[in-house]
Amino acid sequence: MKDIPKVYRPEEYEEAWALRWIQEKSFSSKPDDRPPFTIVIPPPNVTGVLHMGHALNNVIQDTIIRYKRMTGFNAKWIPGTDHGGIATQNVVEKMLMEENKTRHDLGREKFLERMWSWKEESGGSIIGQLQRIGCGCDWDSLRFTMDETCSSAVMEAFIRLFNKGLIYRGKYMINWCPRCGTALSDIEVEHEEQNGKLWYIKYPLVDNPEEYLVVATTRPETMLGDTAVAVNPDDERYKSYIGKDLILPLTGRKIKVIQDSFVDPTFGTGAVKVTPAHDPNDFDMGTRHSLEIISVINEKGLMIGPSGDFTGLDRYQARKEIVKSLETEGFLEKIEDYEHSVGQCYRCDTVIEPLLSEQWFLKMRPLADKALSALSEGKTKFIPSSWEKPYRNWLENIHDWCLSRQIWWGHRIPVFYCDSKDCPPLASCEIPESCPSCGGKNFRQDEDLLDTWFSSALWPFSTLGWPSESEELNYYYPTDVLVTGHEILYLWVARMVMMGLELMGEVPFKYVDIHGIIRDDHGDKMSKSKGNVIDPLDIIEKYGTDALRFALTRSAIPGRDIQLSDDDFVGARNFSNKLWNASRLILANLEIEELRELKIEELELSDRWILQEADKYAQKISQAYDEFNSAQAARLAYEFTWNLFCDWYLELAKLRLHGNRPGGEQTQQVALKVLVRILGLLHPIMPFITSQLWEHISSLIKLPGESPIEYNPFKESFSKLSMEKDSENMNLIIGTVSAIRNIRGESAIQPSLALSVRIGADGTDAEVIKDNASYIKLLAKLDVLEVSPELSREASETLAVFGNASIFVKLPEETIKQEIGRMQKRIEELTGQLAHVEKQLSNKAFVSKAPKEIVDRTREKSSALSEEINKLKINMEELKKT
RNA sequence: GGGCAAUUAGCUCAGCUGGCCAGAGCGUUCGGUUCACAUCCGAAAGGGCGCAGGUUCAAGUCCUGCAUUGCCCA
Repeated sequence: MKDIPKVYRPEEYEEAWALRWIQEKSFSSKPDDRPPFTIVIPPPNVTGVLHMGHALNNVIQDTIIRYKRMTGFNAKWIPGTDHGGIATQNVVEKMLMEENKTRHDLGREKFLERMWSWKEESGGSIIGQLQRIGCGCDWDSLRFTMDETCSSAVMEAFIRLFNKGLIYRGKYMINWCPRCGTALSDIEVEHEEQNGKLWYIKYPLVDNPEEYLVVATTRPETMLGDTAVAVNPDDERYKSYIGKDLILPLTGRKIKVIQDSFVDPTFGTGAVKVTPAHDPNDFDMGTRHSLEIISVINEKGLMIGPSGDFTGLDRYQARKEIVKSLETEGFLEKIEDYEHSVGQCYRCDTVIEPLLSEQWFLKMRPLADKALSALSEGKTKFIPSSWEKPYRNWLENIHDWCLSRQIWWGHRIPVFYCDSKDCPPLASCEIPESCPSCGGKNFRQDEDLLDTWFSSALWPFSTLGWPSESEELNYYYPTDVLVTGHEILYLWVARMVMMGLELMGEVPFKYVDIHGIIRDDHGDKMSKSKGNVIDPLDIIEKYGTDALRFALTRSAIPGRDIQLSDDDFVGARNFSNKLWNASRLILANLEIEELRELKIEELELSDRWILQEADKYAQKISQAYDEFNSAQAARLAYEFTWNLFCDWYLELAKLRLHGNRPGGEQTQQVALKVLVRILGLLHPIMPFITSQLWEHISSLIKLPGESPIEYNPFKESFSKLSMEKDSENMNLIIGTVSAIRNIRGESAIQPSLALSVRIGADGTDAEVIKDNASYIKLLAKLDVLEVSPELSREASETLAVFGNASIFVKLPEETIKQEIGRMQKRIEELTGQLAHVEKQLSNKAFVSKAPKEIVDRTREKSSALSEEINKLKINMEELKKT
């Protein structure tokens, strides 16, 4: 295999693999007798372009799904996209704007045609990007929230909920986005602290216009719609004013002073203006006190009718004008700086206008209660569990969901109104034939659309064909795990749970795996406006997809946000290269023709050691994957591959791997078996390089499976080889080598200079060292290695100690004196340790209360330390004399 | 105002159910051109785990309070 390049070039292999997986339908899944393992993708917006957050989210899912597929599950990962309601409509509206048109110029039908053709042309490019990063989705099951399957689920769900009386229509205070021109639900409003002002306005008394109450407000423009001033009933300052009439400045309208315990006496002056038409709290107060509701702002954010001279002005323009008028007419007392939270549209950041509007709502209390029971019964589990509490809290304090949106792109509300006004509306997929109340034949459908999240809430079963009862639905539902970021816990996850319970009678997934948010290397959230985004496609180009995947996976510690910098990808790229080159080394020397059973008696210490370590790591990695902790799996696999397999095993294997040396075949067997195991362990995280190497190897030798996907590295075990002492013995070798290397490094001995070493050791230590002298000679670069029980230092030697072994290293004259310093340093270090251990042992409580095992270990440590210090001291003194 | 999380080497972070005078990667310093890899190899320096109490024979690890930061909710 001399033709394997010495540097791994991911760009030469990755796209071909991605294509091959799709063409060969490697990830398609049909029900069979294996246990299913199902994931539904959090559907990205059709308008979406892959960003680091998507990459993270999907790499985590892909790792899980590949792991499950490898370990015997019928793994199905259902992909798809979301129509993205407002967001998507915004995109096309922006294009229209460039033609100086609005959607209303086109009309609903033409606009939708335009939407669809745009979607067909440019939508869904993210799917190709997911394929490019290697996602093992079942591409035959690709869904779109507005396709026929998903749409019929939306209709069915609405109708069932409607007929059950859970969906109702009414005029309430809702959040209105004047830019998007639609209502929003509570959780689509983002609150942000902003530096604003507090205007103090004088409201004169009708009885005595010389006297006035001062109210403070952050929104003076709404004063035109005031219908009361409220004070706290316990506020002594205002008791005498309750029930009196005030003159509303600029309008001359009379309004009453009312008392309401909602009023916070510490806010402003303790007297607040009440504008039931433009503030949710004021609306509630208005209801309690039967106040008149006067709307002064419309859906476009413009001042209307009752605003007198200000009619037609934009709400912010009006604010300026009104303040100016108040000032000139002497009603403005003062202006203060004031920081307060402002609601903004989560799609376009426009400041939300609370408006009174007729909308459709879903009663959430009964649905939330089901979700709460499911949570208590442990049917949905959060990973990490710390998310359970906020989730529970949200469900406990849930508000009804405003379902309707005044947009055109999405699912139209399937409600029909009979021409005869008194008949109740009907919910139906099709236009009803006749009205059950009056027999009328003429209907008109509700103009509004459903919130995009309504269709998303059905995703775990709409994708499986619900409401049709199918084998697939039965087999795959409920799904196993949902992987998502916490920013859509309420918007999406909670709603899926509620809908799943309501419509399927079962929770939609058993686990919710919540990962962190990607941040830049300063800890800031990545955003286009900040210009700090790292584009995953750039990373792929620079370092390869596996590097991207590995870096993301390694950083995805459960429950923590992820700070990424270029260095993370460099490290991961280097790891790919390391794996590639380890394979090169093995393949370059490969002469065996098949993998066969190992014969224990032919194995050397290092063989037995690495095989056992491979088992230990496979076990730990498997456990990490099972706990959805692929970060841990990645770290363990890295450690095993680099620090054990490459740094020690392969270095030692070089003794035998080359040519026809004795034991060569056995070494090749072991090295290859372990390499294949590594490929399997890493495959869920790094599918490209592992597949490519697997294929290289397969061309030379028969492997257990066509590709790593078919190989279960967690099932296989080398443990029958297990020999108790191997690990201990190998540690002796590693410790001895490290001790000698330490001397070389500290004394700046030329690495090319072979040293002469004598080791004082007896019993099994001596045997192990003798038996494996070649290891030590190779790795510590020695030309002479002697072992005998009784040794004392010779003039040109220095001493290191490992366990019971005294390691005498012969050094050149000019460096030997520096050894006094090195030994002194070591003695100080050990003395510190000894003091600590002695302190423990002199504590009677420790000796009597700590477990025997711990106490014994501490005693052993104490004597080992004293011994080592002793040896070093003696030798250091002697060294000083020379 | 309520809730949650974080606070460990210069940086980014591991450290599960308490037994470690604390680990990794990057960075730094020193030394390396023989046939896997300089996207590499070897060595070293560098924290006593935010602060204050407490529980315990023993605490980054459990408890309480405080501080700082971030997120969520109101």
